[in-house]
Amino acid sequence: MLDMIPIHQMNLSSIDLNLLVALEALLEERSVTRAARRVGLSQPAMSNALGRLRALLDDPLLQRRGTRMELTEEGTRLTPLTVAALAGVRRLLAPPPAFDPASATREFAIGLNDYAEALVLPGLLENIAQAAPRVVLRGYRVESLFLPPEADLEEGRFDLALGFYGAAPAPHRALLSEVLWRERNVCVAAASHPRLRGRSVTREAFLAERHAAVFYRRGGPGLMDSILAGRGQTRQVACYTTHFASIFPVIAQTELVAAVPERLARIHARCQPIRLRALPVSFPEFEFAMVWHQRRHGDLGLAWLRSQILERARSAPATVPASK
DNA sequence: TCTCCCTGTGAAGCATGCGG
DNA sequence: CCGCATGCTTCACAGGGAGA
Repeated sequence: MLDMIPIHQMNLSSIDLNLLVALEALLEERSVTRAARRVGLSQPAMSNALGRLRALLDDPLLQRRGTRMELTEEGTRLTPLTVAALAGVRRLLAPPPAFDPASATREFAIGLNDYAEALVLPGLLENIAQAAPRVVLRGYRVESLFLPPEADLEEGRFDLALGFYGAAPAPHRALLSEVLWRERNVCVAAASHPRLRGRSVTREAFLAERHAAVFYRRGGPGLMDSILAGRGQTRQVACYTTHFASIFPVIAQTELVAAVPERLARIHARCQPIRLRALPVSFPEFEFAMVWHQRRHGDLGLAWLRSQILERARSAPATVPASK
């Protein structure tokens, strides 16, 4: 029985939570009758609960003084602790508070690359400025274009990550994802490039040029080089940059060419003297997706942020036809 | 299905204070 | 001092859930 078990050795699974509710009522009402009325028990039932609590806690808790019941020293000590503990339980069991964008003051940590920054942030920030003026987005650079930052999502450093992660990152079962759009690479070169003048470029001409490429990892061949090598082809890369953003001025001011995501190239073509052409080598399309940890799926604030990203993605013009 | 245990209810008993 | 009111405890019994 519980009354034989020292409190510090107590197994919580053997304790009826309702007993704590009775304890709270008894300590606050200082009357078995009023406590019973408050909790919805009969007076003898509450008296019985008090008896069990006395045995459990090894203290009378309430002592009769004439017509009144007075708290013992232990009862006085337990009152705020019991109230606080039950408040915690009530918070635990209460439905999560709704997320109100208009009044929310919250910061979202997003892992992303500069492709995602350029394509997602402007429209998303426009939405946030109108609907959630006190919400802050904090972007963190990710280490890979194609592998979601699982550890950062798992350990809560990122609320969300954006990248070419595809629909269902198979090795990352704890992650959930939603594809925002499909993306393909195009060939970009300076508008004044001396050798690339027509509306299209042949594979031979493309491979004969010197290239600039974005490379996130350190060392080893890039994805394009690996694919070309698999077909017995090569290209000469003169420059690897660490960001997509820096490759466009390089292309505009040199005779280098590059294979870059079409959506990003179209944005930069508005302000850089560069020209887009269809990529003359077969290269896979990528699914640009947002990824989050399944543990955070019930986070209403995060769900709101995802809905805003999805809304902007759906309303963005589709510049890339569906893959064949 | 049966048994045991826990917890609830109702009734009775007991303790205490108050007023006549 | 006695009767009454109030409130707590104890007892008997019933109902429900868990385990064999």
